[in-house]
Amino acid sequence: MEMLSPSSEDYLESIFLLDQKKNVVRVKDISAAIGVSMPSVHQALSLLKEKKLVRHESYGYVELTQKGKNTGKKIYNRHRILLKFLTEILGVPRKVAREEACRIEHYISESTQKKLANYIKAVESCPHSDLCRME
Amino acid sequence: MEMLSPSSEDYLESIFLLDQKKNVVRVKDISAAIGVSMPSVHQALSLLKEKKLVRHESYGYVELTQKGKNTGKKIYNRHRILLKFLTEILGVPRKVAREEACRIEHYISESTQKKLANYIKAVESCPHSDLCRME
DNA sequence: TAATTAAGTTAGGCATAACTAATATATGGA
DNA sequence: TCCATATATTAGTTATGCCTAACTTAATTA
Repeated sequence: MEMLSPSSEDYLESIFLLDQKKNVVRVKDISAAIGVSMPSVHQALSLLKEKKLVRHESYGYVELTQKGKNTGKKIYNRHRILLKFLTEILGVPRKVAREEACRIEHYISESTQKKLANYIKAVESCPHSDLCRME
Repeated sequence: MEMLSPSSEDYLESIFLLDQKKNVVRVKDISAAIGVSMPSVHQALSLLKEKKLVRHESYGYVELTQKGKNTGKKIYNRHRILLKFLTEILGVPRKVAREEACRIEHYISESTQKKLANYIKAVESCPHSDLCRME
């Protein structure tokens, strides 16, 4: 399991999400989703290609390999857990929470992610959680 | 209130902590604390100097301005709150928690930081918190 | 089907933040 | 006091990740 830079993780996550929404994913879609230029996407894709996370022929569509799908899903899960924590437990407004989740998601370990997920589950099923929650 | 890069925040925080532990702070101390070369520290200091956060004459000690102290303290508080959450609420091992707090601390907003602090306080004073906590 | 437009690629440049090697300054011990 | 060593600085390099401008390919439509 090689390390991906925060930037690469963002690209992969974005491709993963686009792949679920659309039939085909293009450089332009990624560029629009992340808010960077097409050349930047292009450059990022060559990195992801090297790591066998995406397939991409010149002037063609962008496709995830199985490995890319797995990794993309993992990154997205991290995002979702953080988002859930920020919105549902801390009460951070959705928009802010999304932004912060995007930035933080690159920096938490798998084990901490699991602990956070378990914690959220526990709070959700705790009969007293409402009594003890502020905000 | 200008924006500091994650890297600049690390330097400032480190100087803030060294300043509390030692009489004087030197380039070498910062270098050792952060684990980068002295030229890197030097370069970082010139940025912090530009922003009026530190004073530093050639071959002299490094000193925080009042503004630097305030900002450094703010950054360190962010760190402490995250660390507390990770260790006391999630049960992340101290060593891992420290590392993760260092990385995450650059990416949470002041408002989220406050919400997190309040949440921790609420959990601490909640009589049922233990019942509902896992792990 | 040829021309226009949209999409993608290549080339080159800039900023940040790290590094090593070389040089300069300061300081403590002989 | 002078030299050796510790500390600091300067210069130059590297890697990442973004950008714009210019060019190429593909697709659409007149």
